[in-house]
Amino acid sequence: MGAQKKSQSEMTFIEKHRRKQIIDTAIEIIARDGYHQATLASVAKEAGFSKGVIFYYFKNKDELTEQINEILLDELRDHTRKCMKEEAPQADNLKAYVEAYLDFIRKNREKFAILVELGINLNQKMQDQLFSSLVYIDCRKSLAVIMDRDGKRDNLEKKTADALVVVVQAMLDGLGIQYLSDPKNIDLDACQQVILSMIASYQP
Amino acid sequence: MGAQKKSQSEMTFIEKHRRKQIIDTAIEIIARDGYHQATLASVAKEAGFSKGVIFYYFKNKDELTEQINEILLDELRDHTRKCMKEEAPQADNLKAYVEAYLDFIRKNREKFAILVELGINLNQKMQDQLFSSLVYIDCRKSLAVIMDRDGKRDNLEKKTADALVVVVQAMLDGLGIQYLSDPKNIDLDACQQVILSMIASYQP
Amino acid sequence: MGAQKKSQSEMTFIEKHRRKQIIDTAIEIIARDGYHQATLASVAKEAGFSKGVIFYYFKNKDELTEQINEILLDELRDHTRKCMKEEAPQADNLKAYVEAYLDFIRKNREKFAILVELGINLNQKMQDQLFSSLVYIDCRKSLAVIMDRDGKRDNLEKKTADALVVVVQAMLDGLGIQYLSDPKNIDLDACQQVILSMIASYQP
Amino acid sequence: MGAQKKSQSEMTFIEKHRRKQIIDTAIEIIARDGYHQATLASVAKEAGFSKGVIFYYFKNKDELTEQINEILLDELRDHTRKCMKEEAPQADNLKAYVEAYLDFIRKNREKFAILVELGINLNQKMQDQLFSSLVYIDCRKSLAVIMDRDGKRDNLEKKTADALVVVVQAMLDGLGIQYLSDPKNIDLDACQQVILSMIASYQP
DNA sequence: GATGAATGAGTTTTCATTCAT
DNA sequence: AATGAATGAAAACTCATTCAT
Repeated sequence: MGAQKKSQSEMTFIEKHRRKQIIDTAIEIIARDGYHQATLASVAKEAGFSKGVIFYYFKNKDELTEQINEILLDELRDHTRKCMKEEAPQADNLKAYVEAYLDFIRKNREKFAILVELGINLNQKMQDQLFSSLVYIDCRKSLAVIMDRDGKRDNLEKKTADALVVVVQAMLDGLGIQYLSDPKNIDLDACQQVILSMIASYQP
Repeated sequence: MGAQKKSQSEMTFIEKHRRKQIIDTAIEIIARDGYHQATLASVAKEAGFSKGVIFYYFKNKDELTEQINEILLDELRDHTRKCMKEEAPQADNLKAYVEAYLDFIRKNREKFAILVELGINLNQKMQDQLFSSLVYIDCRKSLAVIMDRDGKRDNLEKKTADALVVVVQAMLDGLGIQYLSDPKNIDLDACQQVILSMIASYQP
Repeated sequence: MGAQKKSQSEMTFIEKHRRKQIIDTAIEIIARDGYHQATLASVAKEAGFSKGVIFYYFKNKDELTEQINEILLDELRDHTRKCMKEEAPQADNLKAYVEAYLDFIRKNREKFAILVELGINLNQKMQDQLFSSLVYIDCRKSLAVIMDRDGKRDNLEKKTADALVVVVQAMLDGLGIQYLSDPKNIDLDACQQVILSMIASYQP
Repeated sequence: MGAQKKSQSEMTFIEKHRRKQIIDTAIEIIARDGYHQATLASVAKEAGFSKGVIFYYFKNKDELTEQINEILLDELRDHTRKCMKEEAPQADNLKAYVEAYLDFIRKNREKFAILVELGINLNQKMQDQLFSSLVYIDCRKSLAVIMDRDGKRDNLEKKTADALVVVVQAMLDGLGIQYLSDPKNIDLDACQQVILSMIASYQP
């Protein structure tokens, strides 16, 4: 049975499959038309079944949206994690992270676009709790750990050390957004180069 | 009568006033509720007149949206331009720009938020023409001029020089977005410091 | 403008008229098909305009429902009040009330039916506050006043005096419901006769 | 195979058991949420099996509804019959009936509530055949027999004799409904006392 | 110029019902 | 016998847009 909250392992094969189908189709459509233009009717139609199915597997549009967001966030995290593991130990961790992050954006442009748009939307719905702040706080925490592992923040004032993390994250996201709006004019590799040099040569 | 395209100068005083009223109210509401939650009914009600007026002065919601976007973009441009003029000549132009840009974000958080959201929306509507690419191309052009004035891109390969501009813009926007989602945790001044140091110490 | 709460006097003529139109049509349809079968679409169609109008004048179906209920309750109260005023002073007030109440039921069978059905529905929605208890408490209060004016409860124990009011109200409503389900087999006049005799000859 | 009409005796044990399970669960849910809020999905879930089963044992929701109604009606009849048998012969039969009826309401508040709600609903569905009229006709017939056994209607005009039955039934149902909507404010015992005195002291 | 009123297409959502397995 | 999955019709509700006055 569908819309109940249950762990992955409790789901039947078909349930997992259908959910994935719906989510994947929804992602495609949101990428193409934008979140508000992506109606559940269009998702159902594109996926080839009736509207009812969506409600069989998800409580409502909001739940579907949240799950899409979580999944994409997971994909991004998994991607960076996996990429970083492939690097040699003692290597430049931050470099690996930057490369992994931008690699994700390059390979999953629409997914990154959706993350940006859903971030805005979820934020509006949650007014106070500020959803995306949570996502960002998480992001920055990981980034701080990585930079510390490389000793990139040693000897910095707390204030500056914090800001450095924010700025590195900003470079990645800001670059991602420019890439979204105009991929042909943005040379991701060259930018990555600049970002890495900047971080490397940074002196407070 | 209103909705015909006409130059600023052809508009009567009252016409200009009404348009401003509508646009200002719309901005407030979009800032508060988000673009899709901001209905024309709510704009009219808040502004204190009937829904009809909006259609008298704007062809439809899309036209209103576009004008809001243009106006906010103008405000951002005007703000940086004005700030930079106040700086002494021969001064560090890029520094002035960065400060001005972040100053705008700090003082006009909601307006910056709207620019981000409308950017996404307008892009979706214009599919191919890629609206925000135009905005960004413009932005980067100005930034390039400024950096060149300071000699920041001398001796750089074309590819790197272009990327440098992209990355500087990215730092500003990326920082802005983090600031939007969580102003209390972002120390704009410290970040500005880091950004300026980074640019200053940058070595390709 | 429609759905805002406003006093009768603030409404324009057309607004009052439309609301009345909608409410009257809804009453007809609920009487004919029952509350849950009475869709807003059917109300709009029957009344001869689009669905949108209903939402222009009423926030949602619940608000419409509540207003219908209030109006019918008012009609019932007004009817009894008016009938009783026409009686001579010092007359038998309770008799006048019974006659008036049953007269309302006779003349407004469907309206009484709706009151019963909406009572059940509103009660279910308000779970704890128990809507119809409020209505009944009111009813019984008026009835108590009337009976006291006639001295019908003098010398009775408090417990019995209270119960007497409940029972009189019960006779009227219980009779109404039987009349609803089978008007041809119920001789309202004869029943009224019996009720009045019963009350008159009652001895604790 | 379930849904075919078959006499009680033709049903297997498990079949009877399942039907009872479904009906009992449905009664619980209708009592809690109201008839229209009681979806078959919720019944199935609460009872711990799949929606399909309901359709295996009942043709559709209407049939289930009707059977619930019949069962509750039977329970009410059985209760009064049983109560009355326990009374001594030659005793006051009407008194026993009133006590039994009110005892049922007291002990089965939700069931009585369902009887009232389903009565309304079934009536709406059967438009002309007027379902609940049938129920009431039956009720009144039994009541008439009981009153006659006590000689309560001797010497009355036919018209009055009929009305008396209606009014007694009305007192019971009307009291039940007030008790439903506000049990804490209704003293069933005191009311029963009043009803019995009223009937006893009644003089046409 | 401005307004209130009305529209209707489009969206989410609900649920009884069916059916292959 | 029973289940899970899927359907689709119908409901409430939203909102940009139009238009007579």
